[in-house]
Amino acid sequence: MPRVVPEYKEEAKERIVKGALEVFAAKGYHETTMDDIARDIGISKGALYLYFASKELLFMQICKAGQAQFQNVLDESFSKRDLLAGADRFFDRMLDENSVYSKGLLFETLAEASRNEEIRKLLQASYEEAVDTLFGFLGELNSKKIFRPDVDLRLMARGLIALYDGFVASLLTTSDRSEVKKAWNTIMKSVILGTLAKR
Amino acid sequence: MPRVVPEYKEEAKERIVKGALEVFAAKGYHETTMDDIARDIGISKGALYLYFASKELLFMQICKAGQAQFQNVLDESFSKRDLLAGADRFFDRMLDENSVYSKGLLFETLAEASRNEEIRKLLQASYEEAVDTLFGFLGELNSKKIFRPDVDLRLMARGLIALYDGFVASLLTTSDRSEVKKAWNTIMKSVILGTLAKR
Amino acid sequence: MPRVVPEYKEEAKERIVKGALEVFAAKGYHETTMDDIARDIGISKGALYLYFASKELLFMQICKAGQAQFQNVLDESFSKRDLLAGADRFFDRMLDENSVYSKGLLFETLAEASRNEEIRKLLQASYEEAVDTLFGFLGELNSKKIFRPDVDLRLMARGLIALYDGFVASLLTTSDRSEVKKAWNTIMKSVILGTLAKR
Amino acid sequence: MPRVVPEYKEEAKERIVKGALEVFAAKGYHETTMDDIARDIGISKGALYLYFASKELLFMQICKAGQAQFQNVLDESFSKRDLLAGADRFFDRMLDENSVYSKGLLFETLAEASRNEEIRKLLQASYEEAVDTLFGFLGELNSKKIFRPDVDLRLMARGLIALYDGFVASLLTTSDRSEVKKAWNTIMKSVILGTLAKR
DNA sequence: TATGAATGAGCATTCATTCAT
DNA sequence: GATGAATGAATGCTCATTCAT
Repeated sequence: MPRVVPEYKEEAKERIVKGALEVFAAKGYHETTMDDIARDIGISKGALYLYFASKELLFMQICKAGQAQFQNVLDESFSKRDLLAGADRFFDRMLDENSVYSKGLLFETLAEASRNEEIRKLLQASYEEAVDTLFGFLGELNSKKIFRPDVDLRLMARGLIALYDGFVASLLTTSDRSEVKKAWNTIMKSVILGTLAKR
Repeated sequence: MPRVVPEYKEEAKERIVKGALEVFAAKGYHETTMDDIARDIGISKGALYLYFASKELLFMQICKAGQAQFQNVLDESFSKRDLLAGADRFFDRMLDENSVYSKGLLFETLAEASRNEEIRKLLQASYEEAVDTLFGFLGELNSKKIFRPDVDLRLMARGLIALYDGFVASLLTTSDRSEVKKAWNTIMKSVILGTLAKR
Repeated sequence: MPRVVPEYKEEAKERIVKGALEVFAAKGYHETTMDDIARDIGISKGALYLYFASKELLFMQICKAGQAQFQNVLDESFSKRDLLAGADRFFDRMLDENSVYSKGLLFETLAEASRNEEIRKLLQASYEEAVDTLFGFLGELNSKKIFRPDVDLRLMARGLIALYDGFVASLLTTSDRSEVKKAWNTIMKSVILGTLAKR
Repeated sequence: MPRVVPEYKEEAKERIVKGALEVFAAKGYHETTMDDIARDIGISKGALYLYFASKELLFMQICKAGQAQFQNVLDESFSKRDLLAGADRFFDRMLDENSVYSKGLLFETLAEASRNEEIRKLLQASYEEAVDTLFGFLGELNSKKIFRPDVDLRLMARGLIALYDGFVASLLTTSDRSEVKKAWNTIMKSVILGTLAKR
């Protein structure tokens, strides 16, 4: 009978993922050493490798966690809301709660993804899921045919996700978050208006 | 009288920037070594340092060149065209001509920017310039008051840039560029429609 | 009254030595980790250290066991046989039964011995014992003065052992064991013939 | 035009091989670090990797050099001499001149060979060459049919090499080299006598 | 100017050993 | 006795940068 139940191991992993996220976010993937992470968490370097076989795998876990949270926030934000309200809520929750996005790890992730098959696949899967989710919301809203019939709602979903990612990028060049938020709401409103069927 | 005129030095620098861009684009910033670059260009590693004091500085020059080209393409694409046609043209030209964007260096750049003051400032300046340019175009188009009066055209400009960046990101997760292009045109159309004043 | 009698401890040690031998033989001394051994035997790493204070000491025990077996096989093979028949039997039994020799651990052992005083002493003692044993056999055979009187039978014994070790080495470079065996018998025959007194 | 001619690089490599041999011989393959070698030679660790891509490759070069020298000594020792004189000379020259054999690297080499394909192949090739060489010498000597007709001279050649290797091993357990030499000559004499056709 | 050999700090990873339970 | 999580020193290898020529 093992003294340490599997739950403990999961707990330990989570703690490491959380700590590593902080360090990666603060210094960037390549500038972060396993020593940095271990020191920051307060464990030995060896312990790190007890839970994650490599730096790359540790980073992947972080990506996974971030993507899972992304899906979660997406779901909760748009569910039972109109598009504009959902978008507004989504924007804030992502920046407040999603560590990968809020801590500037998004670009590290995307940059890694462009060289790393595994991470790219992870993002691809997550992206497709998000498109499906948004497409579902748009479809629900469209049960009363409120959108122009010539609009491909799936492409629309893709566009909305792109829009969000682009705004996250703009946070890098625009220190004033409220300004970015205003732009986000402005263009969301236009998009929605422009997609509605004419009355 | 100097044996080597400044023009020569500039020429050499340009050649290096061009060559380095290829290598960075192919392997990513961190995976590219100064050796790789020197070998690819066909000069000695020492010569590299004759023109660029560090790998970081060399990368910055590449960013600068990419941003300059970005402004150029932006200008030429939207000039004397309606918004939709301009956007369509912009999308293709960027992906075909702008090496930083087309070769997956955008995220390397953004990731670096989030840790590197210099690069961030460069992107910020470039971003503001792009906003100004697009705002100018929108203003021209609006000389006949075609847009809803409550729309802040500067925020609109920001939104369009974000939209573009987001679509570049989506190229990572969507291998079919034509699909991305369609989504880009779809949402651009909605945005424009939704921004026009009601007739 | 101790719960665990010494016999038990010895038994456990033996089991570990046996298991560790397999692993060392399969992967080599340096490539084998204490984890490997523990996993293979099915005990915890901590338990390993309960019986052997270090990897080195564990390896020494294996050497000891191997040497004991060597003496045993040597004894049984030549006893009550003529030299040629004894040599033939010795060759096969060693390769079939003696794990240190048969599993390629001999060179690990010799290499270690050249840096490690303890192991070297162990091999030296074993070597001297083997020389004595063989010398004894030669002496018995020589009770009827069958050997040339100018031959130093002790040197002869040394030579036979060297011959055997050399043939084990040649197994590394000659995959066909039967070929090696033939060479062994060929040269043994010559040695014996050449050592016999002229009729 | 390169400032440094290829000869220089070869020279540097040789110096490193020579230095590394000393250290490997003194500490053993696994106990020797690249740092040790660099420090001993008086160059930087980086320089080491300028000439040898890995520790393994460096060790292989040493093996190669040792094997080449082995062939050389074998050739020169037996050439134009009778077997006994050749064997006598061979024994001394090997121990005096051949660094791999004389410095106790033989077992490191054999131990590595049992796990490392490349090294094993190297030894195999060298072994076959040595067998051919010795077989050639025996054939020459046999031009006057001095050997028993039933003796396979190729197996004989194998046996002599095994004999030598075995005596090198015995140096580990017998500190008195002259004793080993006497045993070597004793058994060589018997082998030869026993191989000669009866007069 | 140009070269490329040399440097050495830095880093991911391993593993023998310890020790709290 | 037994466990296995934790430790941390050790090591092979890389690469941006320097500098003698």
